Amino acid sequence: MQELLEGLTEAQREAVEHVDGPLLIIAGPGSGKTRVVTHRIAHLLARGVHPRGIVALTFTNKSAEEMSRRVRQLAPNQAVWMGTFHRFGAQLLRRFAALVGLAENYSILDVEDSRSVLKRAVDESGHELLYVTPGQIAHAIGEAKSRVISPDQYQPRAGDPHGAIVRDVYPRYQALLRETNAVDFDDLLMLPACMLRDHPELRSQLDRQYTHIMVDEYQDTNLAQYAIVRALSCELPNLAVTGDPDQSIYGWRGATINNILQFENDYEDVRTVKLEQNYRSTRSILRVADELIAHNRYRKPKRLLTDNPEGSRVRLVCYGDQRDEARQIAARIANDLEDAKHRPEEVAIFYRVNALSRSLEMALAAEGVPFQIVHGVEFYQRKEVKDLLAYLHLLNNPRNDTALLRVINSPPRGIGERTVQRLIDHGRQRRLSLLDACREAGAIEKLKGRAAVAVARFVHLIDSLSIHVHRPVEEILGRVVVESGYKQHLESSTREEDQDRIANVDELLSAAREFDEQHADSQLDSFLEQAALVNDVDEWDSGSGRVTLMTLHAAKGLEFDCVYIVGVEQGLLPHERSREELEIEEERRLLFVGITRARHDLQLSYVLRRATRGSMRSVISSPFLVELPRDEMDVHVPPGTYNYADTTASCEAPPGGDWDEYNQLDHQLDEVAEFEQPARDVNDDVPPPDAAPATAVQSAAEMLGETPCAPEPAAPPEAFEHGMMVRHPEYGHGAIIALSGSGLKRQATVRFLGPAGTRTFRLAKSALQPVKGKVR
DNA sequence: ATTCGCAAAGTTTTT
DNA sequence: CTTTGCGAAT
Repeated sequence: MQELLEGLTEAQREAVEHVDGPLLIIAGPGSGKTRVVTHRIAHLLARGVHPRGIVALTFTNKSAEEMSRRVRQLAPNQAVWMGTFHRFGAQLLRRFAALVGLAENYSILDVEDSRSVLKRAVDESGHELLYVTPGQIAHAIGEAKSRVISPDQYQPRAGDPHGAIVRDVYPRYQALLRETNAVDFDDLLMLPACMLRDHPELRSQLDRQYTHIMVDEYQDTNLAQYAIVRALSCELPNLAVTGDPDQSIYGWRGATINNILQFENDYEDVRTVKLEQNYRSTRSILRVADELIAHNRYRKPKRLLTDNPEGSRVRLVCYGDQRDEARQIAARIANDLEDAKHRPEEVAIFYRVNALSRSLEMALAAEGVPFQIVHGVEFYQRKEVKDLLAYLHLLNNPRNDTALLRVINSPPRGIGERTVQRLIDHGRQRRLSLLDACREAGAIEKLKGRAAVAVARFVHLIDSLSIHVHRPVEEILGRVVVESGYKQHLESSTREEDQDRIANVDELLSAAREFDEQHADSQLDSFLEQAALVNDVDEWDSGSGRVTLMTLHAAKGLEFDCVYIVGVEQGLLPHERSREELEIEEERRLLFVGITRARHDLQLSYVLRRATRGSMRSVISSPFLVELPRDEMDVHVPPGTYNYADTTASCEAPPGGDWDEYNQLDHQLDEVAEFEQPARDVNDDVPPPDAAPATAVQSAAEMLGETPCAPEPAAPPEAFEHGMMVRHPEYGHGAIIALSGSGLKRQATVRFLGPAGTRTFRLAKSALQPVKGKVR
């Protein structure tokens, strides 16, 4: 037990040794929080606490995995439950589904499917959505759920223009979910919270079962999460929460910073431990972070302390436009990698919105810098993957109408819109699930001949697949792929994108195989649960030898030697949709989170003009930049624009006012942009950016000053990696933006620098060549 | 029933 | 500039 305490500071040790009673750990960035939490779990185990009594709730699967890995090192063979709140909720729900009107094989709908259920609910309600989008309704319902307000309790707020509609739609939506034995993401928190509230004996039983509960990132929990934790720590309030109010960045999702601010009032005899010492970042980085966050008014003052060295100055750089920004950052990174100043996996670029990644991708590819993007159109969102998962959902939960609607005619089997509508009508009349309605297709008045036969065959397909639902997931999925005709449909297609899809199907199959291997008692429902709850950051690979691109939100909890934060501009950071003071403060925290991810090197940048929606617009730098200690920083800003944020922050968009002054400012910017190529100061050995406009570029090879060369012998498919720079004899240079499949079927999607755009190749057959090192 | 083409619209962050 | 949605043609 002693070795668990070795090398810990007094504060850390106090937290680790705490066993019973409520514990609040205020952990600033880089304060060794994960270490404290994992050591505390090991300590609890060493003190004889039963592993099954311990639950550690985290924000992402990734951090749960990391925590789990580290606990295993300290205390091997002790199975402590660690996972996200949503997963915890999902499993509680599975155990006690009947209490909230569900069956244990319920389905978890993703955002897209939830939306389609919502649309049906809106249709049924008879409301015409004139002044409100489905998205706004969805948001209102989500907000209610995050506050544990069930449909019958819902009361619109005074003056809420959409309140009346939401009041009608929400119950219908929830009823549809229940009828189809399905839940949305928010239900994974709300329903367990309701369950615990409405069933005291169950609450008490679980309260005793989970003797020691730990919650990470407590500043980002919402009311539903609060209710769950609260319910499980009444009789045994052995609850330890960790968090940092300054890193609360999910207010928009219903998280309430009050949970952590009020913790000491919520529980009796709270022990509070503050971890303020920072072991991560240099002094110069921490001073920047410190000064920034000090501008938040709704905050308890807190300093960042460190014994770390001063380090190099934080850079603040202004570029002409986002292309300059991307190219020069990429060039700088390429140089640093070449000089072995950093390893690629220790470099990250953060941005406020995903849309900003594109120019960076291109520039990094052009420099031959390997990278990975933690981003959007993920695997599980693709049509073919969703289709196949929908088959599995339907097999697992035959009442899942949403899944049925997805697959009933994909691949096409002659069941059209009208037929589907008749099935829906029939099902509604007889209060049947759609699958059961399909079973009666022959008896439906208007369904005769072809359509009825097609429906009957579909029912037969599902029934024959159903026989195998208890087999390993890979086998079930394999049958689906073949017997549904999905595979054949793709293979007979001549379209290029369908070739990609085949590769994705293969990848899903291997994911299923992997799941089977990891889970001895492999269950279809837990596979589907996992598929529903994985996210972008989970896919992120920290040891990949690649530079990381991600949003500031995704960066929470991570750290890198070298960090670039781009687009630090008015309207982007703070985002234009954040207008109220509290929202602005959240944006400031977001930048704070980004800054404190960096260990040694940090650069913030903005541009003078940015192309948004096709056209160039002048940009105002972020007002946050004014709050930084710029005299301690390495500032590379063209003369005249230095104080731009100071002078114009108050006069954005003159409302019917002084256009002359406004245009003048704009003009000033033009001059400055031409006058200076600011990054030359930053990076003397980088040549000035290519003066030729992009439209003049004939081919990637030409742009890179090379003549296209003859095909070389093919490289083995395994030699290719995501983010890798490649060359094609016909299309020139490009970056691999997606990989799928394996062996002879391994495919790469390449985004070319020239006019060739994005193309996909079968690696075994293509003439693609990896490009080593930097492209000159 | 499917496919193709054009037009319009839209851009925060995510479990 | 990109993606989504709808409408017309086959």
